[in-house]
Amino acid sequence: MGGVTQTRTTRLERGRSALGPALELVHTGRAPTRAVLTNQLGVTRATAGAVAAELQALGLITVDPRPGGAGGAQGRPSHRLAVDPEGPVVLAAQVHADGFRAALVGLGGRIVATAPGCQDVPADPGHVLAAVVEAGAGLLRASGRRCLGAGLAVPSAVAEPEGTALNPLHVAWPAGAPVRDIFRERVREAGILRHPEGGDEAPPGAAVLAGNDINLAALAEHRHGAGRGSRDLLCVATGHRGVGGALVLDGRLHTGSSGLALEVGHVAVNPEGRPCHCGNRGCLDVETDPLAFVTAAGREPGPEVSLLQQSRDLLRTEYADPAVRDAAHLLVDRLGLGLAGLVNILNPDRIVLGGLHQELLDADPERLRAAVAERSLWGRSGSVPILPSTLGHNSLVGAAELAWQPVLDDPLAALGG
Amino acid sequence: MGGVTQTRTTRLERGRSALGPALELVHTGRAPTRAVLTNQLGVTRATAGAVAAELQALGLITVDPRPGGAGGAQGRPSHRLAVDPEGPVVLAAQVHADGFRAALVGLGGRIVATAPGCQDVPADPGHVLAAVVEAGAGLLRASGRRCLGAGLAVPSAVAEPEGTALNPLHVAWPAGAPVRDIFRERVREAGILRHPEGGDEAPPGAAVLAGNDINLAALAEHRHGAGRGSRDLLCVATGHRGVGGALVLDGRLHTGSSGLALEVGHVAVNPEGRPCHCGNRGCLDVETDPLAFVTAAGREPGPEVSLLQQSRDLLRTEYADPAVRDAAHLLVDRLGLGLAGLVNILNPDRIVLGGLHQELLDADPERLRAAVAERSLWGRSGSVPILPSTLGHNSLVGAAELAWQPVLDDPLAALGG
DNA sequence: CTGGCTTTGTACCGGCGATGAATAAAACAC
DNA sequence: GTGTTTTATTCATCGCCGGTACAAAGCCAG
Repeated sequence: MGGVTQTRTTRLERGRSALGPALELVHTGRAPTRAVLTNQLGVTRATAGAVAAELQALGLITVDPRPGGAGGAQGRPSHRLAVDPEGPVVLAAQVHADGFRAALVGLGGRIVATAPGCQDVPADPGHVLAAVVEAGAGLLRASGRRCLGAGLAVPSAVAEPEGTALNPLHVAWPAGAPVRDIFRERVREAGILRHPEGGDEAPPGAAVLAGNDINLAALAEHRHGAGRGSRDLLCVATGHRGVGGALVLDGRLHTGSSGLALEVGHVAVNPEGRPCHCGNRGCLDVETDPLAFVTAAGREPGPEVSLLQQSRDLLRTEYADPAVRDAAHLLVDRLGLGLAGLVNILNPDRIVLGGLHQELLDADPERLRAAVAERSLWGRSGSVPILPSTLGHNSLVGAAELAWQPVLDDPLAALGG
Repeated sequence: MGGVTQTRTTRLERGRSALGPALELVHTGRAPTRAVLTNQLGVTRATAGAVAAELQALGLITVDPRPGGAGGAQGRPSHRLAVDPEGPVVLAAQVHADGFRAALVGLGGRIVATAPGCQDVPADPGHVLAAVVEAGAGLLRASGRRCLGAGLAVPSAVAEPEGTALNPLHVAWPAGAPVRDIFRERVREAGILRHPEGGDEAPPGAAVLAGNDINLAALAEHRHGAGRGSRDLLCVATGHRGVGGALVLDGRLHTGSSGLALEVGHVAVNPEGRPCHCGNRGCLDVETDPLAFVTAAGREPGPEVSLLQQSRDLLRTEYADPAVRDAAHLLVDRLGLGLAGLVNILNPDRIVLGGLHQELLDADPERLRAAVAERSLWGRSGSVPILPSTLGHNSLVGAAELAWQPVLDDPLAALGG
């Protein structure tokens, strides 16, 4: 009678102390020393030092007392903080039109090991994901690393919170396949997340998640690539067919209320354009993808899985051909119109382009920037930096980011068990 | 010698304890009792009780021991938590095509006093803002309340962080007028923020800010109106001319990297439409505003400042006229197309419409919902709730929210001085 | 080479807010 | 009335963080 302690509160589990933010700063390379960590966190040196010591004790970062490079500094040299290259990893997996890929990725976005596994993708997601996870398990056995989570990138919008692939592109999966749960089940079966020493089950905080490949590429570019430091990053990219987009706000992926945001393919850019399966005509999706480019250049389109490569080759080796150049100009203008519309709606502080769009930007940066500036309402928008993506395998690194997130949010909970 | 204390850290000033979140919960009506406050904050009852006591001591909320209404409850009845109706206020000001308005607004979005001040808006923003502030100062003298900040709503995009009005609509201001600084200067001159007892200067934390009227209306709808509880709220509304939009993410206004986001007026909805000043044709801006409606209904448009009222009258009293109904259908379909495009990009969990769009929704809710569902890619998006706004003077309330924000973030700092 | 100067890393204490348990209070059910 | 349930309040305690002092490690001037 009396003390019923407390009705269970819906605890927010806000990450204990500044451990998480500190790890994120080191993870993204924004805190090379304890001193800047102190400034970035807004805490005292004492606290920053304690936090760094704890992260080191957890085996996540290293502290190198060697004076760090920039010799011109006054005062006592800083010790170098870095991600521990021998630390734990996560499993990153990607399924795309050409096959699949698995990798182990450490903190800092460093790819530790990869297994290509290029094969045709069968119609049953269960088989592919089993194969991917098996490849990852092999990598893990070979490396002896501890694995803290797993992330999967798929060429489809992923509905949240269900984790289902709504419109798998060019992999013959059924729409609505529960890829997240299938992936999770395969990972559980493989026992990847089991703590190596203790024979325990998977740690409770470990994440096994799935996301759209372009969303994840954007996340990777934000953390480790051309989007570093952006607070409001828009990414637009093509695969072989279609156009995808992603938005990273304040360091977090903006997936909308149900994971379906940034379906940017259906912004209208050409009133007389080709009909699109969405019902309109002249959508970004059908006007600026590799098929549109190859066609506009008057070439015979090859097989679908090679359209991106064919477009690349055209741009890089036959740009002197007027037909190719005109086609590039046409696509650049239409892409510029689409991006301008997105700028008017989202007002990003940076735009990063991937796939064919990246190639088009490289081919004629000024034309694209001018097109965006001209069609976006504000003169200021003309100064939105438009950059090519800088990471290879960025979807893979992004899938790893997904799996790292719980660790970055609360390292103690994710490791301590 | 020796201890140099600490190099000045860029302190994050994260709000002391859970005081701010607690006040926000009471402010938005989501915490009617200490018990739900406990749950919402995820703290213990002890903490929630202490926090409530402190807010009461600060004169911001009241605690009413009277058992609160819902008689069916088990156990000891809760005390009612409410915003203190005698508490401090902020000055809210709005300038629009028809004139200006000033009001005192308390916590909870309650308008305490208003001064209409309907007159023509002179071309010099300094004069209007002086008049608005003078009206507000009169209200303050009459009420004897303490004023904690001031917010201004203007019919223009406001660039951040400059606080300049980039495209004032239908008030003859120069583009780029520094309205925020002018407003701030007038408020300072009027001595509104001076603490009544102490003859001190304005408290350092007090906010004097300006924002776009539709953005602020969206903020008000989110906190106190049809957008309550939404995590991803899209608002679209018309004035007399043109279309504006706003997005509220996780309770914060998303203004983009430089305050220019959600310029939704230039989404294309009619390839053969009227030319728009943006260079395209058939933009939402010129296809779904009151002028477009009056014209489509075959009526002679009246003076610009009465177009919205003229449209309202047509819809409400002459909807039986086939010309009016057809015009409404046409605009609904185009609005639906535009909203569908925004849904594909933003994936909101709710849409709130204002101005003429609200009237169009009221006139034929099912047609608009169907149009959005049909044109947005995902079946799920068809279930996006589309609601009319529920607040009168919502821009004014939103301007007040702007001024309340520092108090909600850290009540102690904002009041204690 | 020696003694300031500057910046970085560490030890210690104290404050403050939150937790957790126990107790009191106020209704409803029987 | 008595027991049950839910809510409010008091109190001891814990842990994170801030502030201070001090030690360490390189430049620079003489």
